[in-house]
This record gives sequence, structure tokens and C-alpha cells, in this order.
Amino acid sequence: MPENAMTENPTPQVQRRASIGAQRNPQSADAILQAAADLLAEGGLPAFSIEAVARRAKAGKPTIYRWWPSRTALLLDVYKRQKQTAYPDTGAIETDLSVFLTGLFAFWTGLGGTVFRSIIAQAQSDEDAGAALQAYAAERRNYTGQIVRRAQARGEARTDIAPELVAETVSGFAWSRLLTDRLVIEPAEIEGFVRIVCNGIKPR
Amino acid sequence: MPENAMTENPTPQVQRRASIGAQRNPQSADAILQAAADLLAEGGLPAFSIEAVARRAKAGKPTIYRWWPSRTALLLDVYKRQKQTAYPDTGAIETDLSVFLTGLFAFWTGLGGTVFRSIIAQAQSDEDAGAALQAYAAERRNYTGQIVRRAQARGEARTDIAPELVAETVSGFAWSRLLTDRLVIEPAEIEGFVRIVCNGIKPR
Amino acid sequence: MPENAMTENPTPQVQRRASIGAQRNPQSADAILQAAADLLAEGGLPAFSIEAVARRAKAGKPTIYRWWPSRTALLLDVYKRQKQTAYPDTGAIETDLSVFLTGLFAFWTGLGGTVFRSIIAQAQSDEDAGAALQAYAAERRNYTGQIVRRAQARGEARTDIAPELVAETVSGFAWSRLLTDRLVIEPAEIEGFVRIVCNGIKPR
Amino acid sequence: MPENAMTENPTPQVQRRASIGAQRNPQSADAILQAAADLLAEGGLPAFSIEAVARRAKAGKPTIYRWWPSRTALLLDVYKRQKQTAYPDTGAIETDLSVFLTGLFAFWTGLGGTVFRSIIAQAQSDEDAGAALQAYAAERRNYTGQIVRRAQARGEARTDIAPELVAETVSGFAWSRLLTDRLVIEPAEIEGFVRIVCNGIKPR
DNA sequence: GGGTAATCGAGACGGTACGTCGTGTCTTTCC
DNA sequence: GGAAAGACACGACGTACCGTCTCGATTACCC
Repeated sequence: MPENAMTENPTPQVQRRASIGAQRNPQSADAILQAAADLLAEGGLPAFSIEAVARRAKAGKPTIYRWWPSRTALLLDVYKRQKQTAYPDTGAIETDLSVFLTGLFAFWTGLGGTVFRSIIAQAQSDEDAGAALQAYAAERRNYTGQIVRRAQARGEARTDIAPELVAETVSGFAWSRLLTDRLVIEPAEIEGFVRIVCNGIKPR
Repeated sequence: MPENAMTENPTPQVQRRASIGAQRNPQSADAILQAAADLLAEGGLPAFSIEAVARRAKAGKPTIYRWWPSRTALLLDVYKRQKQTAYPDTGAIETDLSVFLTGLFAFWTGLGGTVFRSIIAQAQSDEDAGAALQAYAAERRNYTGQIVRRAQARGEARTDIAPELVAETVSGFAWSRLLTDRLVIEPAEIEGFVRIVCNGIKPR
Repeated sequence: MPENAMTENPTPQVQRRASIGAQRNPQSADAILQAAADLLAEGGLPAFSIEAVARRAKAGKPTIYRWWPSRTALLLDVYKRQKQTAYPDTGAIETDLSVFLTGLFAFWTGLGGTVFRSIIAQAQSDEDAGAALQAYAAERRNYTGQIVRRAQARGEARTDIAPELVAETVSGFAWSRLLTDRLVIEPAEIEGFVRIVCNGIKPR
Repeated sequence: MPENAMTENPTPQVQRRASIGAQRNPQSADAILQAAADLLAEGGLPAFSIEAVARRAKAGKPTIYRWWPSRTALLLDVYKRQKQTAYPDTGAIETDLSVFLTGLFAFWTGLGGTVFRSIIAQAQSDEDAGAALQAYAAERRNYTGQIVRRAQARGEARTDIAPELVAETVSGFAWSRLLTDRLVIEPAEIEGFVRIVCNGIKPR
């Protein structure tokens, strides 16, 4: 309260996050991304409105729009913050894929899954989100394809097979489980799926 | 409507679709579903609002809410209308799957794809749509699984493999292409994918 | 509170003013006009925002915009509600004008003054308000001109003088006092002004 | 910037008006007042926002707020720049008033009218503007009252009449025309009004 | 003549209000 | 009693300004 501005109170309680000059205030960016993540975690996409994010982050709506052109852009930024990009390299494609899928399902079981589901949903009606999802998916196919390329180099996989095709087979399976809310999965089932894929690309 | 067809009124112009008594008017239901499908075809999910459907179908909003509890329910009804359930049986699993996928991609290239994408999107935030999508996906896995079961019976596939797992591998691949707007696909790519799957489940 | 919805409380506390069918709900209109008047009385023009009116009247903004195209339109409606249009006819122009001015100043000392000042202010930047103010002022000049016309008929005023010109002289004086916040006025001052005008139009 | 003044760059273009040390930069003040006047002339009060003035004057908003505490203060400063204070002295009150009113209407037909209307409008909700308008109006009544005082000295007007009251009658008429956007006026109408006033204050 | 202090532009900040759109509920009137 | 019509409260949308702030740069003034 400004009533006690005359007292010698040394800490005027930083209740407002003012500008730090003609430059972006990282505190605001953090607060906004955090609020966005929290809202998604609590209520999913429907709870994730610019209005609600602003309210929660104690930020002005224009501050959000200044840095993120749309709800979608903010959504993507939240996902990038969560994203883990550890790709296993165990020396055997079967364990590589099993570890990869197990980790992915574990990540998606937390906030990551909610956010990514939201992005996919958004991408079905929003062009920007669609383009972003396409780009992201392509990048991921490429990364996951590395697992296959290493297998090809080791002679575990035929070389006349496009690694991205295999990657999409794997990620398609994962997406299907995510989108139908069936992330709880037996290790045996993952292994069963991985075995089909590995058998399918084995030489001879 | 021709209720006053005997009068000399030259332009009766079906401008109003009144009640037909204490029962559901199928004309209204048709008009609503048609308007919904048209809107989806023209503008995708964003264009598909109860408000817009009512406007286009010249129906009152309460009439829609009386018969469909939510946007999602109407969406599902539209999809059911479009749905084709022809499953090929050519005697060889590879051609079965190729024909199936080719047909599915063709169907999705039209209105079907837009509607199904919308349902998946909706299912990510709406519980009803989620349950409906889960049920529908399970049913489809079962149907597609038949292709695998027949292959197992013919000795084309190992019998220790769950047909539904294979089905999900196939549909996951298709969903992935649908959701990233990459339905335009070379026949060779489909065949490449099918070969991986078939090799993966081949006996020995 | 909905917590005690299970109790046998027979009066669910009409806290929401629902639609009464496909027609305007006079309760809403009343509540909106009342809220608008209250806000004007309390904080003047700055406090009078559509947002604030909606909040106070517990009405939706679209409900306001449905019936009043702009802030200005609502403002004019509020004034019409307050407006008194009693024009004195005492048989002598001097007392007619004195009574008229005294009554007008008294009316403007209350809410009427705040509202009319706001309308004049609004009219300086808003075309609609400008047109409305012009029309209103013209009508008032005509009415006030009646006092002069009766005086002309009685031989108290020259007939080669435009009654509207006299009316504007009178209303201009009143506006000037209103707009400079000098409504508190000695009866003698009113009489002094009226005498100038009456002398100015006297025959001979 | 002149950093490369030695290069053959032919257009240094004073694109930035930097500080001239710990003192007010008159160039900035000029640019701001000019921009404000231009905006008022072009779009009236609605176009006159601090934001727009700063943009147009290529000034920082704090520079404006440092020297003018509010929109109103800037508005008043603009008016002071425009103000003409020529009061006629022809030796006859009727021609004095006619000339005065004719000149005033002419001045108001240009930018002066827009600015003064804006000040009156602003004064209806802003206390500072209200006080400023009151002070200004009092001063003007005094000046205009001089015309009457001279007439009294010449025996053209009764001495028991307050000159300020006459002045307000005249200015009230003018304000009324300004505020209702009826500045285009026949000389005969001005003369008619002036005759009423002069007759009204004539001795006997 | 070097340090200090106030100025300048720029623009980000938290807010408030704007006017529009869609939501799901409600009621009236017509068949 | 179903259907069209459309009003209702609500709340999110994306934009414009508000008035405050902090920055880095640019001088003028005073020690």
C-alpha cells in the first residue's frame, strides 16, 4: 500500500513487474510461460486462454501479444521449454527404440503430453500451428531416423529403407496412443511393437 | 413446404420449416447435418460453430441442442454419415493393406479427412469426444485386425502377434500423415510402409 | 451460493436475469439505464464506460450493444429519461423566462446537468452525438421560442425578431453557465439577464 | 547520424533530435506542439492522443509527460498558441460587437474552433481543464466587458448593468453556435443578435 | 576539463476499455 | 409439444492508449 510510503520500510514489496527499459523483461516472459504451463496442466486446452494466462501471470494482454502473435505461438513455446531431446544410443536398434519409446511415454504422461496433444489439436484448425507441427515432426523424424541410420551402418537394417519412414512408423504409433489417451502401456507391448518394426527392416 | 400448394401463391418458397407436431422433424435434422458438413468442408473446425450451423440450416439453436448435446456430438454424427467401412479381402495381406491405406487416404482427402481431424482435435479437450474417439478407434483396430487374422489363418503372419497391435501400427501411420497434412503420398511409399509391416510379422 | 442447492430453499435467488424469449427484456433495459445514470452521477463521463455499465447492471456487453449502438446513444437515452419539458406560461415573458431558467438551473444542478454536460462534450468528437445534440437543441429552441411567440402575440415583443434567435440567446447563456460549472446563481442575476433580453425585444 | 559525415553520404538527414544537455530542448517542445495542433486539425479530439502526438513528433512519451502533466495541459498550450486577442474599438458598441463576433466566428472556423471545442469537452470531465476553462472564460468576459464599459462611458449603455453579464450573453451565444457546429452564419443574423443585446442595455 | 546530472528517443510494462463473436440457456409464438 | 427466432449473461478475442518505468546516448553545467 502506498500509505506507508513515508515509513522507513526498506522493501516496498515488489508487487508490480515494471518495464526494464526498451527491452524485453525476462521476468515477464518467464511468468507468462509459467502461467501458461500451469493452466495447461490444470485444465488442458480449454483453460488455456490468453486472457487467463495474462490474469495468472499478472501481465497485460498486450505484453503477451507483443511477444507471441497467437495462442498457438505461446503453446509452442511452452512445449519447447518442456521438450527433452535425449536420443538413446545403446548399440542395438531394438533397445534404442524401446528406450526411446519408454522415455517418450513417460514424458508425455506428465505435462509434456497435455501440451503436445494441445498442439496437435490446434494444428488441425490453425495454419501456423499446422506449419509448426509439420516442421517439428519433420525434425523429429530426422532425429529418430538417426537411430535407424546407425542400425543401417551396423548392418542391423536394410539400407534400401528410408529411415524417416521407419521413424514415422514409430512416432505414428506413439501419437496414436497419446491421442486416444492410452499412454499407460505394458513394457511387453512396447517390445512387441519394436520387434515388429525391427523384424520388418532386418536385412535378407 | 407444399402445405399451401393448392393456393395460387406463385412463390411458396420454403422459407420456414415449422414444427410437424410433437415429434422430431427429420427435415430439420437433415438440414442441420448438411449445414454442419458444408461448414466443415468450407472452413474446417473454426467455421463449425453451433451458431453458424443454426444460421445456415435456418434452425434455432435450441433445436440443435435438443438433439445433440454438444458441438462434439454433432461432429461425430457428421462423421458417421461420411464413414465408409469397406475392408478389402484380396487374399494377400500386402495388397489388403495397400488397398486399405490407399482407400483411406483417398477418403480423407475429401470431407472425411477434415471431419476426422476435427474429431481428433476435439477429443484432446472434450471428454465425450475422447471417449467416442477411443471407442471408434478400438472398433477400427478390431476391423483392421481382421486383415491380420486372415493373414495368420493363411500362414502369412506369425500367430504370436496381436492383430490389434499391427492394426494400430497401420492406423498410427495414417493418423500421423493426416494430422500433419501430408495425405498426398506416393504409392511406392505406401508399399514401402506395408512391406516393413508385413516383413515384421512374417513367420520365421 | 450453489452449495446449498440441496437444501429445501424454495427461492433459488433470482441472481440472473435470463431472456424472456425472442423479445427485449425490459428489466435489462431498465437495469442498464439505471446503472448508466448511477455511474454518471458518481463519476461523470470518465466513469461511464460500456464495460462499467455492463458490470454494474449485471448485463452482458452484447446486450447493451444490441440496443444502443454506442456509448453516445446510451447517454442520450439516459438524458431523455431525466428530461423535464415543462414550459411555463405565466402571461408575461419576463416571468416566463425567469421561471424557465430557474427551473433549468435547478434540474441541471442534479443528475441532469452531469448528463447534459457529457452529451455536449461527447458531441464535440462524435458525429452521432453531434447530430443528436443539434436536433435536440433545435427542438428546444423551437419550444423556448414559443414563449417568445406568445409574447409577440401579446404585443410584448417585436414581431420582426426571430423567436429562435432569442431562444438561443437564452439557452446560450444557460449553456455557458453549465459548461463552466457556475450553475449556482443569484435570482437577481437571472432577472438581470432576463431584463436585458426582454428590453432588447420590446416594441418601439 | 553524423558518424560518417566524412563519407560521401549526401543526405545526413537530421533523423534524431537528441538531448541538448540538462535542459529543455525547445525543438522538442515545438515539434510536440506542432504535432498536437496538426492532429487536432486533422482528426479532432479523438485523434489527439499522447501516443499519437509522440509518434508524430518523433518524441518519447516521457518527454511529453515531463513538460505537460496531461493531455489537457497540452491541449491548453496548443490553444494559447492559436489565440488571437484583438478587441475592436470602433466607437460604437453595435459595430464593436459585430466585428468581435464576426472575427471570433472566423477564427473558430479554422483550427481555433476545433481546439476550443475540445477544451470545452475536456473541461466537462477533467478538473484541471475545468479550472483552466473557468479562468479563461472569466478573463474573456472581462475583456469583452471592456466593450460594454466603453459604451457605458459613452452613454450608449445603462450603467446599472454588469458588463460581465452582457459579455456572457454574447459569448454564450457564440459558444452555443460553436458547440452545435453552426458557425456558418449570416451577417444579418449576427446583427440581429447584436441589436437585441444593444437594445437591451440602452439607457431609458 | 572531467564528472555529474538532467535531457532526449525509444519502447516495454501492467492495465482498462473497446466492439465482436460464440457459448449454452431461456421464453415466446407459431404450427 | 416440437420448431424457429432471438434475447440473455458470460467471457474470450485482438487492438488502442493510458501513464510509468528503465535504458543508453547525448550534452551543458559546476566543481
